[in-house]
Amino acid sequence: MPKPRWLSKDEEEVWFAYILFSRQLAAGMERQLAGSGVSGADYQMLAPLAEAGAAGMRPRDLGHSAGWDRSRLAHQLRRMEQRGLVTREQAEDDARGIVVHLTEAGRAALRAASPGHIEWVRENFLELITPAERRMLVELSERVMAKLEPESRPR
Amino acid sequence: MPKPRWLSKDEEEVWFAYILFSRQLAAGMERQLAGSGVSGADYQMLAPLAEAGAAGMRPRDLGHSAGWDRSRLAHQLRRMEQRGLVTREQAEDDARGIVVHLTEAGRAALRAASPGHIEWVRENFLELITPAERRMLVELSERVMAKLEPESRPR
DNA sequence: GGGCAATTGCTGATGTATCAACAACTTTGC
DNA sequence: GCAAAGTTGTTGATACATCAGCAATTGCCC
Repeated sequence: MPKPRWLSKDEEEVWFAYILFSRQLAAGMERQLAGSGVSGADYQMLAPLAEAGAAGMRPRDLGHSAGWDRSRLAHQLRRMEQRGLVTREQAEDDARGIVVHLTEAGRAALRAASPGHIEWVRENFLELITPAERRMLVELSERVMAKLEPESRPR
Repeated sequence: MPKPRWLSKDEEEVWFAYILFSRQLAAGMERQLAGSGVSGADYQMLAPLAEAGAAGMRPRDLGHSAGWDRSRLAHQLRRMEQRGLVTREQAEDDARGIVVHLTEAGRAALRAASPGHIEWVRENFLELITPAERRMLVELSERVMAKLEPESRPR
């Protein structure tokens, strides 16, 4: 740890614990999903698309729901289209836009991945934290994000 | 969200709140560091190397301190060597191994990035959580990681 | 001391994430 | 109507992360 006014022992403990925790939890989730043939990124596309049903979704709205910017979305959707999970069609009412639909394979991929994913979330997160901790986490998230928010919204 | 026994409202709230929170905090940290010309990955290499001083470090030990596998390390160190932040030399006592040293530019990069990074961590994390929350976070991290650990250690 | 397993580090392929720049279209304001 | 400004989506470059596989060396064990 470098020189200029580094963190105290206590501060360091919390920060390092949190960093390690958040990375390992994310990695664990990614690994579990990968076992079902989808990535976390895939899942974030598949889930809202399945809810949207036959109407499909505009990338813009997918972007809002996932908190992604347009570029990330375009790359992700291109890869998913190549794998046959989604289709992209010209939007009727806006010549700039497209509409994304799930294919049957996309729906199948989500059906295959969901139960295991949900089970994993319960087992490795929800069931390990007390109601008091749940409340704390929600409040904490709001507090921290309120401070971050200004610069952290996708453009 | 999909059909098979999805999460309850309460569960969903905690999980989504946590996911959003952890991603935005990580993104915010990354953005702050990027403003100083280093990435989070760079920082994780630079900080322990600075502590090691003239002795340098073996990639194996860097890997342990960062929790990375050998491959990720090799790629990262290659990029950092190309940018002139570190050097790689043959280890004296082990013909398989190498020793990584900070260059003067590497030390300068860390000096330039540290104060802002530490300040950011205080401002956007440490100062926003109460002592009780700190304790909870540390305990919660241990509990969750104890369950994850088996499969989540680098090979 | 000879063979075999483990350690150490690298590479190439693929997927993921961000940035800057662009093209096409729509909206707004006059 | 029309020019300026904003929206929507794409691309290419670069960095980051993971996986599988390789090569060299070391250490172990008989």
